[in-house]
Amino acid sequence: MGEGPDPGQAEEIIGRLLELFRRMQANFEETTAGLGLTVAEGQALHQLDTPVPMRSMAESLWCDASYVTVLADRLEARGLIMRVPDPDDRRVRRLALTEAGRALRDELIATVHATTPALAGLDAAQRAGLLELLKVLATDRDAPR
Amino acid sequence: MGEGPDPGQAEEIIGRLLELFRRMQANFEETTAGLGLTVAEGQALHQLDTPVPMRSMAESLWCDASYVTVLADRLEARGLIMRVPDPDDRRVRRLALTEAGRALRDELIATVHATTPALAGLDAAQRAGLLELLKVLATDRDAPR
DNA sequence: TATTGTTATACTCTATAACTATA
DNA sequence: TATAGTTATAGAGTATAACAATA
Repeated sequence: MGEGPDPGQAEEIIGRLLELFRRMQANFEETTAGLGLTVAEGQALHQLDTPVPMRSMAESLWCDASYVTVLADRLEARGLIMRVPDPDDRRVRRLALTEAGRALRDELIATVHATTPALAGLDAAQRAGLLELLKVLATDRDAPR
Repeated sequence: MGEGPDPGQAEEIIGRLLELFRRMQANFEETTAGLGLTVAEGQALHQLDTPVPMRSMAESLWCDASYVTVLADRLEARGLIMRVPDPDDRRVRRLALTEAGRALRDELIATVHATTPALAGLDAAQRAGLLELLKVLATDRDAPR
């Protein structure tokens, strides 16, 4: 009789993850709100180190493409991003930071780094271990609806 | 001159955590939808191992009391819970599972355990490592608004 | 024919404010 | 006066469907 997966362990992991994410969400919401952004706008900005096709953004955010249009409209209206054409495929539009957008992104990331509960209590080795786990979890991804 | 924390690594960790969070939310949404529940209804059901005053439920879910009324109305209409009076304080109503509600809660929990992205791709050793990290991260918590 | 992005629309979640009943 | 719960309402987030342009 081999031992199956430990249900008690799984339940504890899920419970702790849900609590951690609740804390992260609250923290991130507070940070973005302080910068005049919604959570989704903040996440989009975080993705934009380099220009990103809108379709890719939808996959990163696990949301519908039409919602990326909404987010892009708002960020563009505030002068934080621009829609730039893709040289290879004329259907594609990439989202790219403006100067102001870059500055706000830097501020966002600095604040998140300083306050996010998922990093505060970890030393270098633990951070490396966490990153390894997150890479494993990123592999088997279904497509967002 | 000691090396400070690695900003690039921290940025990657945060990005992956944010994405994982979105995926877990999407997965939980799919699971609850398959049972005819919204996310909040599923969370409420998860809380109801034993009867809970509506005010306490609002604190657990980090939401306004008026929304608990909405949730309770829907769950009660489906025969999953009942409002039971509190013997000590006639203002208080406790939410308690019915037989059907208990069955659905069991099914919900089993499905979440089987499908949540934070567990699906990990072997036993990785789960143990994740749990260790989560324990480190479980530090001081703020109270909900 | 399939895919990227947009528009218009509608639905769902959730909070705020005013109210009743009880403490 | 303060607290538990309810009602009505409004705002924000997000998806769906139909569409245009391009592949």
